[in-house]
Amino acid sequence: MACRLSDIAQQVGVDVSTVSLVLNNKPLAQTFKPKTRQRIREVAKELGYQPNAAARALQTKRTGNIGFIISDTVHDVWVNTYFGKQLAGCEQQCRDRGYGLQISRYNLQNIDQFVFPKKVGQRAIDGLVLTGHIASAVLLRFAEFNIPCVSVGDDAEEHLKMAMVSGDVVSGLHEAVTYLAQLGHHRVSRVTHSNFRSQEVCDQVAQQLKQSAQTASCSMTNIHAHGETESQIAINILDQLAAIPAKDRPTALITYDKLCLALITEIERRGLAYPQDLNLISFPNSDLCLYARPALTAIDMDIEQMGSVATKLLIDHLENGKPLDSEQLRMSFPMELIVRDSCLPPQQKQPSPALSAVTPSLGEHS
Amino acid sequence: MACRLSDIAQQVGVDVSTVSLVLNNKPLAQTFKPKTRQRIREVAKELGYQPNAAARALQTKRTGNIGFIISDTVHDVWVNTYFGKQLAGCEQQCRDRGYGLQISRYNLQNIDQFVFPKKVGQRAIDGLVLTGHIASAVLLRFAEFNIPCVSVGDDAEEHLKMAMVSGDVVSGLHEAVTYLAQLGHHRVSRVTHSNFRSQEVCDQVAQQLKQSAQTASCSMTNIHAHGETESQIAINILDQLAAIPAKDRPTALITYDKLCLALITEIERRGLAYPQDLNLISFPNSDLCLYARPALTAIDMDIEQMGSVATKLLIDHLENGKPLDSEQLRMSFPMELIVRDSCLPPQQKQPSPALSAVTPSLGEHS
DNA sequence: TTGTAGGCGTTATCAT
DNA sequence: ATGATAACGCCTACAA
Repeated sequence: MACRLSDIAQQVGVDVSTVSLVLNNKPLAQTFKPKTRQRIREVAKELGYQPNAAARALQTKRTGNIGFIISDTVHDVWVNTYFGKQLAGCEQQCRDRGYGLQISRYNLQNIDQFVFPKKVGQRAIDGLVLTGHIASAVLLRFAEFNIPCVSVGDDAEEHLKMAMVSGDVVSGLHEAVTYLAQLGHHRVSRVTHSNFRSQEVCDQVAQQLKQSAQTASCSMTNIHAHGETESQIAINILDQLAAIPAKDRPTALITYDKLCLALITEIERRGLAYPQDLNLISFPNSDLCLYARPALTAIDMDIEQMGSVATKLLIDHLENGKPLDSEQLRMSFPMELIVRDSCLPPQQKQPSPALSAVTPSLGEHS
Repeated sequence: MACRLSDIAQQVGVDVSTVSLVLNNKPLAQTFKPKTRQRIREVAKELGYQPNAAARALQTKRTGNIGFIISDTVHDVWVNTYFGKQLAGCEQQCRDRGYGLQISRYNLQNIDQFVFPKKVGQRAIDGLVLTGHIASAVLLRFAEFNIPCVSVGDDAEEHLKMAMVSGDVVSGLHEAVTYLAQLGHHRVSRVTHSNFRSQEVCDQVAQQLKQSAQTASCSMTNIHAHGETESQIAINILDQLAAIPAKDRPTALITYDKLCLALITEIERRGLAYPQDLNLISFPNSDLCLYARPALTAIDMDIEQMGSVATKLLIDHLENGKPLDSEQLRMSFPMELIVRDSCLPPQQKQPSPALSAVTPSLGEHS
């Protein structure tokens, strides 16, 4: 089974170099006798020849591997369906193009001596798809290795001169807030789990809202939530909301699918009602939105496609030298609001006083 | 940045081989002058030396990569949290041990010319963690490559002489069925999505039930469900149930988390009540179980741990030659029933006639 | 139309 | 206590 170029050469009765040329479809091979070429191919297939990746990589300085890596600030990475979809798109693209895919996390808890995916330094990887939070310090390290990078999502510490494939978050949120405004909401909040772009995005949305006259009366703010599990985060959020005077309290929340579900559970556990007491919009959309009752209105985007496109960009660069960072390359994918039933006009008479009249119950959320 | 062994050798003023010996902590290096060793290490660190993976692999016939691969009979692999947890465990173990992790799917739709993960044939991988459905024909192909394999889960076509790390499904199900029997249920079904072991498992559980006298009155059967999405599968299942005469109809279902949620949604859409009209147990447990109301009773197992242990087994074999297939190595992880609120004593008087009295509504499940 | 030779960066087996 | 030297399997000028 261990079959080398030389095995084929020997069997056909030619030199290794001949076989190499032919099997790699080099222009030079065109000058060979068609018969030789065919014979070589035959024997190669017969013997089940597969080039030895290491030997080839050593020579060509190309491994045919790309890496998908993610900061371990993201909890539950490989179980998180958001990144799972990105990964799915990436893996598909890799497979289509004949690339191997290495996955890893990197530790940026303490950036100084952060654990770097080994294989990157060892040149076992041709290019990198980055996702999650993108810290500049880390990128710098990657740059030292001179390894092409593309990021999925634009959750970067600062504006970076690198290729990014992301959803048009601002438009997506704007659409959602506009929708809520039309329903009569005046205060909506977004629950964020990132420290990087959240405030900036919020400001941009606010600015866009100002420009669209009909919705000038609705504001968007950020809520920073804490907790290990979604259930805990939900408790924390509702506690935070309860602490806000009713007249200033957001009447609708935008956050991710699982947290929406956890919020609903917690809302009802407190004797409140969803969606009457708190409207929810899931961002991004997912199939879980259908399992809330009433089903969650959501901001939809094609995450898998984003992963795929980012990977395509990377491989295109690798193979055809298409520039990756020359003109701050960014691809923004459109988002679409999918209206389901999680939003109602706010209750004008009694602005959900219930929220505050709650025993602050923590912990026991079996 | 591109720093080789020879660069260090030159700078220190010794030979490459010396450097190699020292940096790899070979016993032979003990004979070197401590001063030389230290100097070499210093310069190596200074220059940021990282061994070239390809060159090393070419020489040692070890790539330091392991592969995690899964049949593409599994829909939505990388988004599926079940496999995500396995992957998480695997990735953690790989990282701890300094291994790279390649992921891929393989196509076994038509086994004859199935698409084989390229990198495996190219010897870019030292060992394989297999998961999903494990078809014998595929294993045979892997065997040709003489590559060590371990599987997570035991969903294999036949009993294979290979290392398998799986949950003790039979005991888990047995515990669940026993619990249901104690509540007064007589017929419980398991919704399966595999064609391999499902019937066998069912039979084994039945046998175990017979042996435990107090539950002899409860039976377990399989339901094979069809559909693309969970919503469709849920519809299909409820249709199947409705077609069964009430007296023979199962009163409790065991299936995976998302399908449970979809079933609840569909049950209520049909004007029925959960859990009154149909009890549910999630297998395996997941955080989604908490978002059903009432929360789903579930069969819990440490899936991440299974992925981790499988990978450990593999790496141990790779490094210490611990046998992998000698005596049909299997590790069975215990399962535990986590009782929440999705099961009630069945309604004796009116054996849910409602289920049949339903307009067979298909399709429109927005 | 094909063969020869050198090198990719390591490791391993000899010598010295 | 260290240095040469030969692989590992493949690619690519250049020579024939």
